[in-house]
Amino acid sequence: MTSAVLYDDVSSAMASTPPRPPKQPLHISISEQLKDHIEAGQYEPGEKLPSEFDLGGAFGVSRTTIRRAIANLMKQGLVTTQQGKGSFVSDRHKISFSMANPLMQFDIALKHQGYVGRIQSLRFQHTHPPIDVMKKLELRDGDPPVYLQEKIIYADESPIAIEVDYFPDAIGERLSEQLASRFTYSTLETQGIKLHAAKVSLESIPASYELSEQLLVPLGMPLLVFNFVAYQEKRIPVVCGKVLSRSDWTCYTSHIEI
Amino acid sequence: MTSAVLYDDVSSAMASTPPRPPKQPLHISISEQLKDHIEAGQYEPGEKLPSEFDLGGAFGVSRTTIRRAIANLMKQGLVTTQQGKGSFVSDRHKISFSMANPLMQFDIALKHQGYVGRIQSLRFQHTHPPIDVMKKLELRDGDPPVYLQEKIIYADESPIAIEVDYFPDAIGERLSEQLASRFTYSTLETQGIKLHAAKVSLESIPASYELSEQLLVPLGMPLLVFNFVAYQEKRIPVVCGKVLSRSDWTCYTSHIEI
DNA sequence: TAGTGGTCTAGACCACACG
DNA sequence: GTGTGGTCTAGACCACTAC
Repeated sequence: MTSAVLYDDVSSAMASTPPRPPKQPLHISISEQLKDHIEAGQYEPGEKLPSEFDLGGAFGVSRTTIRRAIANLMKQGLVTTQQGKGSFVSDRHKISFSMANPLMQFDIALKHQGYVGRIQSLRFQHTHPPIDVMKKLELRDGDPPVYLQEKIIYADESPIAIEVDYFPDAIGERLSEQLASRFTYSTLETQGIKLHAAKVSLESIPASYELSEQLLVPLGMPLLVFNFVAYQEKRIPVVCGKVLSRSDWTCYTSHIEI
Repeated sequence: MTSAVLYDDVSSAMASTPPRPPKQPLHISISEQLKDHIEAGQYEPGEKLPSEFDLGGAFGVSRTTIRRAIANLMKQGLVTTQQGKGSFVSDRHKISFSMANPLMQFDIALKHQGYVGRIQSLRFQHTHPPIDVMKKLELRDGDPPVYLQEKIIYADESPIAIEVDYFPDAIGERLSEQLASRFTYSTLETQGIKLHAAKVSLESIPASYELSEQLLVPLGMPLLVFNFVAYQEKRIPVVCGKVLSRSDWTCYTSHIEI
């Protein structure tokens, strides 16, 4: 009884939204109301929401249900939470990368858009690649192993992407020193390796637990996956790999002539 | 005590994975163990997991914690749940679309990959567009309103994408009949409108509540967003809009010559 | 009818941030 | 220490599926 009255009071006090169909679960109804408030600008980007305890009181529901509503908003990228501090409305504008320059002058694009780009090498190994990489680099069973490099790309101290590259033996050998600290494209450039063509694809996946820890995002947050194989002249593969980037920070653009 | 013993017993019985660092929350530890089992093929795609009750017993935790672990797997797109039936390991391979044909012969790509493509019109309106659309179509304040069309794209009865298109007044008028039932590209083609260039961008967003209901995905599931402006000769904008597609069904590919 | 997942409650304890 | 979010429990009731 009391809670029903409270709920009605609050819902009219908090929002002038029309009542939603009652078939919706409570946590959805609440997260949608909060979403409306956020999008109406009643909470500014960066602003703190009321505490879970207070929201529970305001909506007349248990803290568990409020937590679920806030989890809904997190899944949609609308809020973030910080233990001991509170829940905050998300902000942020996207950095765009051109698909036309594959292997991509990430560093240049970052600088142009006002960020300091930096990479941190996670692994650099001489190993036997999985079959799909063998195929992309056009290698045969007897060929020597490839160089694998894995690194994190930072924009202003925020990790925004993980890049995994595979280089054929001959090329990786020449680059091993530079690859550890420089962006892939600029490394190739200083070695006089010019790219002539590329096959690329873009998809999106939810962050696994491991990726969510490396990129500091919630489990399941969308990541953009940029897959590429780059060729030098005569269609010789130079490098293949993928860039997994935070979708809240990045997008890819292209101009097409038909 | 008891639960700790049970947990150890089960974890050695269920998995031979090395013990994970104890700082991890229980629900993460459990979902990661289940993930390992799934990826090791101990549960086939489509196979049913044990019930939440049984898993709770097996791991020695409450049903709530098991539900949270399963929610983690859902966020990662690894399992789906069906009320009254159970939890099932996900399957599925992706349909790829070429970025080179913007506005894109979705229907042709679908047919080539063995699916029956179909669209369902949600809206067709003559309205005043938001400013970003005005800009993309190069319209001025005094210009007549545009045609807005919104539709769902199906592959074999599964909704895989939502397309939102804006057409300039002159063009929308000619197309209104066909647009309701046909794919955009094929409609333009039959009207003799040839596309000469396009600006496109790709990003990814988590599904909002509304989108999650339209595309039958869980809240927050990654969606690919393909934004486009297409031009006919003389750089005249013909249409702009976006395609929001299920990332578990779709990816975009392109060949690039540098 | 029995089994399953979906929602919600009430309450406990922990870990972190801030004054 | 107080307040905040993070984790976990035990148990209730509902809605859907299958037999």
